[in-house]
Amino acid sequence: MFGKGTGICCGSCPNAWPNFKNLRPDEIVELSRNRFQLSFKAGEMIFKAGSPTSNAVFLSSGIAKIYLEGFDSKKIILGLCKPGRLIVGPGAYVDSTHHYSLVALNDVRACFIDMKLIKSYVQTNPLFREGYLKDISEKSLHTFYKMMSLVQKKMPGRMAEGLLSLADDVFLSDEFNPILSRQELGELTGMAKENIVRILKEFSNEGIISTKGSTITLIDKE
Amino acid sequence: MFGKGTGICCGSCPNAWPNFKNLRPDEIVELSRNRFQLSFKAGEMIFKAGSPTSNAVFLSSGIAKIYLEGFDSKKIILGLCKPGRLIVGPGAYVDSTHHYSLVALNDVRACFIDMKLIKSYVQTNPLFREGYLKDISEKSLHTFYKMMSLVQKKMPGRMAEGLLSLADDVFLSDEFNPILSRQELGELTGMAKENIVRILKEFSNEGIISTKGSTITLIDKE
DNA sequence: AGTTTGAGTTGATATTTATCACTATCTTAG
DNA sequence: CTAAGATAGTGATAAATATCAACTCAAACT
Repeated sequence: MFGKGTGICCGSCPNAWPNFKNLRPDEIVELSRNRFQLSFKAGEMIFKAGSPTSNAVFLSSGIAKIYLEGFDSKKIILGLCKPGRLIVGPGAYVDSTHHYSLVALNDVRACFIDMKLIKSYVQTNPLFREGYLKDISEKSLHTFYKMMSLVQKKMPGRMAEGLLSLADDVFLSDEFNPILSRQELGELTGMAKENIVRILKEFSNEGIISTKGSTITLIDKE
Repeated sequence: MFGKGTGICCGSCPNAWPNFKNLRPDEIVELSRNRFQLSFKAGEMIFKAGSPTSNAVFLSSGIAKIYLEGFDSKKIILGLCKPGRLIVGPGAYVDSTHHYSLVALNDVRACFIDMKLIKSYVQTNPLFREGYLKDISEKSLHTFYKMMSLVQKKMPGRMAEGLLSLADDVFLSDEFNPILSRQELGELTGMAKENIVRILKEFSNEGIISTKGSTITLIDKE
């Protein structure tokens, strides 16, 4: 399923990027007309590191993971994306190339928006520009924090942080099914999958969490 | 030594940020008039994480280190700053607060430029805006790369990378005195100072580097 | 139904890295 | 010039973490 944006207008999309509110009505219409909508199945790549940033991506439904391709094909998951966030990497203003990859975790519907359009609004619309600058700055700060966590905390601390961010930032519930495999949880928290298993069991024994099938419930959020 | 910028105009400063070339003559004059110049001795803090980003900082001479204040007062040195680069953190567009600290490594002369001025040029001058966006985007990419290195490489790899970046990006010579102490080299490469000593000795035994006093010479850059 | 595949799990082991305790060397203020 | 405090260096040890080799189980496939 794909096609030019004929259905809902970006202005009335319930999951639109908040910063789109700063666009003028005519800009919203232009945006809606010049977008492509695509569907992805779980596991499909939405874009790959190294590919050109001709489009900004915007999820209208589903969840995807953003990850860096590391050295010997090891990955670092920077975070999960939900609808409501515009996905443009810093490469857009450097070498017009993506520096991370985006992969659907479940079934995803995504809008592709011509990057030229976004850049032109950054140029011409002061409020949109402020919102854009704030957005990329927040992502930078998030990267700083992530780096500190990965470098300075030990495995239990990183695991706890990962679980808390899944609960508080992604699933908005203390009981959730982390669509991520153990392998992927490892890529998120910087450790081997075997250690994920061990620490999860330890947390469970200590009564910090409980696991039922694949769902995890946070009991004591320290 | 300090005072309003009466001497050299930013437009003729040999170490000016390249993006200042995109300012109009009247903007350059305004910039030059509204800056403060300060001197710092080696070891002095130029600004501290948590302090307000009321000013952008610009080094006119000397070298400084930028570092994140980590969890139990451990630090991560993001990089060294030479003249020619504008120092503004991502906090400027989020919470108007610095998220890293800047400390002089040797004697430093720094210009403080009112952040309101920079932001107004970002608003009104398209070329300057492009340059600014490109600059912060490059810094983001650098952080990505740094994170991958710190998380995925082992100590010898991180050490080698640290030495190469000092040679190629900072001192522009394969023979240099890294103003950094062993402790600081550890903060740069994410390891304990004792391991810096050991790995440096190992590299030296293997003929990869040679050390004479405090200067390091890279022999085999792999 | 039988087979393959891959994720989840477990224990044993090897590697990497931090920490500690100590000595040596250098720097600097008095 | 010298004592005091920092920085550099060394070896031993402990802690953290990765790797390896099984094994289980359920889903997917033929």
